[in-house]
Amino acid sequence: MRTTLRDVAELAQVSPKTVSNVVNGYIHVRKETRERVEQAIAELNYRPNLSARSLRQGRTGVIALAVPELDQPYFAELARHFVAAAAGHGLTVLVDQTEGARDRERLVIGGIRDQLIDGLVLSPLALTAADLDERTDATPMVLLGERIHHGPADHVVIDNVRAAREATEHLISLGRKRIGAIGSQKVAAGVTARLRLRGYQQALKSAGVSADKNLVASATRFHRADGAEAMELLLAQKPLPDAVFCFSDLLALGALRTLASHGIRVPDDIAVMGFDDIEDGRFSTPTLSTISPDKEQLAAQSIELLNAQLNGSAADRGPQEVYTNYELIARESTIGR
Amino acid sequence: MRTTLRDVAELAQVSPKTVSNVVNGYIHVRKETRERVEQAIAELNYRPNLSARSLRQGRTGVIALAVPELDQPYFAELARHFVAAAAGHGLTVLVDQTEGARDRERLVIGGIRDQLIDGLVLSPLALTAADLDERTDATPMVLLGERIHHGPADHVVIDNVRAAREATEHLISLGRKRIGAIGSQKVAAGVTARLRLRGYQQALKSAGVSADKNLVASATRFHRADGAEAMELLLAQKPLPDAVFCFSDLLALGALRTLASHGIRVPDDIAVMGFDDIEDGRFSTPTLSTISPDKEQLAAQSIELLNAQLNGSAADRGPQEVYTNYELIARESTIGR
DNA sequence: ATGAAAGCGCTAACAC
DNA sequence: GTGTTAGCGCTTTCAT
Repeated sequence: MRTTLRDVAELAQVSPKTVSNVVNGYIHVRKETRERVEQAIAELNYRPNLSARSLRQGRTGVIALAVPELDQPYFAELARHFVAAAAGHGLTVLVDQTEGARDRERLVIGGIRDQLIDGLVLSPLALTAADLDERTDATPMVLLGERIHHGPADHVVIDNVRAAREATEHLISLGRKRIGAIGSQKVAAGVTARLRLRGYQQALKSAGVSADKNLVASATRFHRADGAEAMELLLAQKPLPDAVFCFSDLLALGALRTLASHGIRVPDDIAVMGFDDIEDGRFSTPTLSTISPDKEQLAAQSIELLNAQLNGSAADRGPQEVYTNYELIARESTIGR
Repeated sequence: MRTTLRDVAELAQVSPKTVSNVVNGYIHVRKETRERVEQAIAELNYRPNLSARSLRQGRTGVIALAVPELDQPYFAELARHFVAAAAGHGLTVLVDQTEGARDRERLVIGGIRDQLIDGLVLSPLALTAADLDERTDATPMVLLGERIHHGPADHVVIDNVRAAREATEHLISLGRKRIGAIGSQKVAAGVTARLRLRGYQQALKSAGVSADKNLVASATRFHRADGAEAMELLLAQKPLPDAVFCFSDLLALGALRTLASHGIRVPDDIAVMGFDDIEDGRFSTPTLSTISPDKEQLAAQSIELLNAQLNGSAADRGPQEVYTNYELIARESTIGR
């Protein structure tokens, strides 16, 4: 048998309530009593039963972070900041992987872990507005990335259109004239891709740079392999592009790989721009220019929003939309060295 | 108020027990009754309270995975396999980050999350044998990586000495004569580093290749930046090494970066070998030769061991030590293309 | 096949 | 400053 609060109380010759007070750091306990209780706790190696506490308090102190794939560096880095930020609020993070599959994302918002978690942060990939409207579960939730619909859900977003425009303008400012893009997605789920594409197109248009549809390559996912493939396609175009904006760093790293295989020099022949600022890009050859979202801020903002909902201070506040900062970081893949 | 099992029972005109039976898939429920209950559940949007269930059953269905840093690709990839493997056993994974700090690792094995988790898988970096001996917490635990001591803890390991020897032999087989190493660690915690160093030394010795102590560079951590720095040091040696075995892929990727900065060709001038087979290495320029542990198997084995402990089938079995498979993968950084 | 009663370990509310 | 009582929502045991 595990030792319970009752056992401690008996050994310390006090009531269970007093033990509870000590465990929870309640102020008004006589020093003498406290010490006696603490000694009993140590002696019995007592640990509070968190299930019982949760049952009583109605909160578990656990929040879920649901991402498509934990081993995509962007999400791994995000998860790292989340776990740290949550710890700062006395919360523990439980991780779900959705694989970017709509049914798994629906399960997550539907409350599959309900009653185990106090709140949920989800980075959706395939979820639709209808899925959100159908949601009946009342667990506090914060969505990462693009606002999918205008229902009552808090969002933490980055201004993808503007960031993509700036990325493209950076390439234009280097004198590039045939600028390709990698990462467009036709599927309904590709909200982020569409916004980044829009930013890219806006930049070309306002700079008067011609937009060649053949220079826009799609990518099923945002992985290295997709970037490598897409780059192969762009290399089949004549004349060749002299710059490429990739909608994620992984895509860009894949593209760099293809360029290296073909002996094409970066940035001399083709400049490459990424998005996400994952650590890989800081050590690739060449190092990767990118848009760097403030991931720490993103995690902190999400936890803040969640906490507001948990504390009820979100009551008549309406759904929030919070923007995360980002900056453009120019490295070798665009400006050389 | 959240709807409870009792509410469902009332609506369906049955006892709480019957609802519980339905929820838990108990066989002997009349079809008619079951349907009535299921309808009530749907109508009230009922979700069982997992805290209450856990309290009653004494199990939570949650296991913790504690790794140094979630954003190190090796651990991220591991975490991915863990979450997937655990889901296959109906378990949810909660992630802790230790930062490789001894006090945090001690907290983890000391039961900081005790009573919230049924079991724990820890990848220790700084933990000592004494820390393990002092452990009083009885939560089932599996340790990843080197066996730290001979106390009663299950381990899942890979044969680091042998793997490192094979890695070095691979370089020797390519005719390399001045073979360096990056990643040695003097600190007590560097068990893994010491074993890989031993394998490296064994290989040199049995092949009759001279071992130059100046060609062994240490690394505080196993990150890209450490690898980049260490490579700088090796490049100060005369004559230059013609191959380097890095104790992790991240170290190797950092080393590649330094070599690229110096215009040194890989593998022509210097061949580079890594360890871990993280995805980055499959897309770096050049692609990275490495030792590839079977991470999926590793995750599966860990969950197996944990499950055995959870089910008590581990009772009089003694501490287990399970070896995970690995293979050597030769890519461009050693054999060119 | 279903129900009644008890209790898992804790803390909120209140009494003293 | 400390004790008493009650009950969170569920499952287990035993009865029918």
